[in-house]
Amino acid sequence: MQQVDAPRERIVAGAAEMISRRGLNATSIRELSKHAHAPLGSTYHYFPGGKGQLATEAVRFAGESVARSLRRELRVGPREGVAAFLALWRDIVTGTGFRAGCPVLAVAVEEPPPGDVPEAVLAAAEVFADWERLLADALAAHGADEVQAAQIATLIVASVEGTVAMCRAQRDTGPLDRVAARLDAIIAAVLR
Amino acid sequence: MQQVDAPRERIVAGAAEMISRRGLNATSIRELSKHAHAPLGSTYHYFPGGKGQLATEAVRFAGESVARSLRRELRVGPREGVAAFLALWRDIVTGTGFRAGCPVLAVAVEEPPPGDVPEAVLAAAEVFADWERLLADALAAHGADEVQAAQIATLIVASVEGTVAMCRAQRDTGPLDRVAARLDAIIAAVLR
DNA sequence: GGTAGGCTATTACAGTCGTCATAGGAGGTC
DNA sequence: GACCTCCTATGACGACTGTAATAGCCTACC
Repeated sequence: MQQVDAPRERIVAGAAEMISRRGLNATSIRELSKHAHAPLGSTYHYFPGGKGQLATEAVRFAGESVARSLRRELRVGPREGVAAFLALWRDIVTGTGFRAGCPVLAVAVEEPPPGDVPEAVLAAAEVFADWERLLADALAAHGADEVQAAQIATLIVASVEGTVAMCRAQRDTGPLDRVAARLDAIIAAVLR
Repeated sequence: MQQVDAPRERIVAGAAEMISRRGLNATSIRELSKHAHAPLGSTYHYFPGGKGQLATEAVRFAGESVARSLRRELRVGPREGVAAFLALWRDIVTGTGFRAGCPVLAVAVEEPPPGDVPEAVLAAAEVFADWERLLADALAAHGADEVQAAQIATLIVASVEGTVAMCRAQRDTGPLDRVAARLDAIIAAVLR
């Protein structure tokens, strides 16, 4: 068992990728099935919750995969961890010819239907909070005071998300480079 | 002439608003016409370029309206200008119950069809660059060195865009507050 | 061999989309 | 009054959407 390309995982990963490129609303289940080489029928079989469930799982999938890399790289130090965080996004943006961004941001940016908040948006909120916590803990563990650590962690996540979008629009990594330089200086100044 | 609610302007403003809520792809011309109290026929009359033209003009409209406020507030000083910039977005987010964000970001986050870059994305790039320039100039004029000014200007725009999306997902202004505090400290430290 | 159950293929549904064409009306100018 | 130009109304088109139901296959166990 546990074969690498279990269709279910392939579909979720494909959903994350497609959402990161075209946004949630432009990602249709039909095209997604084609892109993941899965039949439309089985997509609804694996995700009876429909598009909402698919979006939720895609957000969590992408969030956890970034968090894993963040946890690993933060162990060598906050500055190195943040540099790796930036590099990760830089690779995504350049590796796709400025076509892909962050799927978590993509679902965060669609209006909830009046009344309730869709599950996928809640998942996006959790992912952002998770990344912030990882960063804040690493900063605090290296001598930053708690309040500043939390502020800087939010600043890092927010500026990375924004920068990725700016790079896509401008088709240039200049924004990412400038933000990387400044964030590193900010972190260095606050560590003991 | 020059009546305030010229239908054309109403449509553009409505497009900016709808895009800032639901994203570009989920904004249909039919619903937009209804929302702007304009007939579908006249929407195509005023914007023969179709949805692309509408998106482009909406991005430029929103970009210029933010730039105007930024120019005004930056005249009293960089710290005050940035505080007003943050406050502006804060009002948008809270005033809409966390439903609206930035229309410029929203169009920047949709994959261009293979081959060419749609005009609206180019407009988004220009708007971002415009905001950056305004901020960088103000910082440099108050004693920041040129390179740092450019880096910080990008950091401000990027973190604001990201923070707005985070606030929407988390349905809380905490991220905006933390980023505002940290940005102010960063700017204060770099001014002469 | 037989049978049950998880997966796939196909088709249908009711909507909405962007876009266009065409016909109507309102207003001003000769 | 006639005319011409700008705006509006209506309806049609083909394509696409999310979702569901149905019928078939294929594999694993008894």
